[in-house]
Amino acid sequence: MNIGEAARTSGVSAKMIRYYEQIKLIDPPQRTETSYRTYGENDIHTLRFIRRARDLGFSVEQMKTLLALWRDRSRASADVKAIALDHIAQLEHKAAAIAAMMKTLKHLAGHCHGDDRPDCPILDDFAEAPDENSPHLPPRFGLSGLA
Amino acid sequence: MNIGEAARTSGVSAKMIRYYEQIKLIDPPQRTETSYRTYGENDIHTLRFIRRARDLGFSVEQMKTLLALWRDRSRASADVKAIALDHIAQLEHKAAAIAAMMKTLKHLAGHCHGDDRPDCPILDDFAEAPDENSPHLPPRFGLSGLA
DNA sequence: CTTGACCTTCCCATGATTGGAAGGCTTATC
DNA sequence: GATAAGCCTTCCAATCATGGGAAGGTCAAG
Repeated sequence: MNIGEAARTSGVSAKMIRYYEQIKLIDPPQRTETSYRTYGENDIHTLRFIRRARDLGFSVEQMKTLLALWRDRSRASADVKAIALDHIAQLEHKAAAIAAMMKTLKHLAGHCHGDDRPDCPILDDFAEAPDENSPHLPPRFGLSGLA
Repeated sequence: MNIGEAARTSGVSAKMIRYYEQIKLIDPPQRTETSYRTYGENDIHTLRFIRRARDLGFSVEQMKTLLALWRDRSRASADVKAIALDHIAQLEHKAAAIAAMMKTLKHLAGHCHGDDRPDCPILDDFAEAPDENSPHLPPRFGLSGLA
């Protein structure tokens, strides 16, 4: 099976398959005489595993560990669970940050009449809030990419 | 006030101030004879506005529009509100995606005994779920950066 | 005049992903 | 056998917001 078909059957784009190979998340597959990559059952299985993990928000680094554990028949399930719990904690952190933003924004939007007049509590807040209570943390405290 | 002090008083790093200038989010400030940037009251005010908007998750593009509306004394508050509501919708979308991931992960983790044995429902799910019900959407459907 | 703390510009890295260009291969059709 | 469509290959660039660092100029205090 060439890379296009592998992409279709695994749900991972050809671009990403090549990328995952490059960063050594997956092993280089066999090649035809003319340098075409060929994928077999096992490869597709692995790609599907990756696709599933990625859809659940795991990073490439986490997936590397998960794949290693998957292949290690003598792994301890505790190791897998620890990664999952850690990831859940990260997601919770992000969810909390988003919830906080939404709370503020909904409050502000709720007080903005939203008509032709220029008067706007949202802009007023942006302009006036000197940000006293939330001291200057490192920007976005790990929330990059959420906007 | 030079860029370091402006960074300290506005909560926006010097690096980012220069970047915002480069991408024309803010106007080039005055310079001393020796090319040092100097910032005044208005500039700090603008930087604080940006800091506040950024903390609420607005993208640079959205901030461009918000700044333009802020400076336009004849703006319609509806225009501001529309941006805010749009952003809230985006945040809600992300929150929903995160909640869905967490739900699945918590379920899987809850069924993993997490001890020395290799048996692990988490890995089993990753390996077996052929992803039938959720058809192949464009990867992460706009969730890049959440991992 | 030296030292240290600033400032300047420029380039590079991040993470996951997409896009495209330039060129080779395969397959089906004429 | 030629041709065209549709694959494949590698390489390079862009995204978004941010940080890191080098090489060199400047400023204030000792």
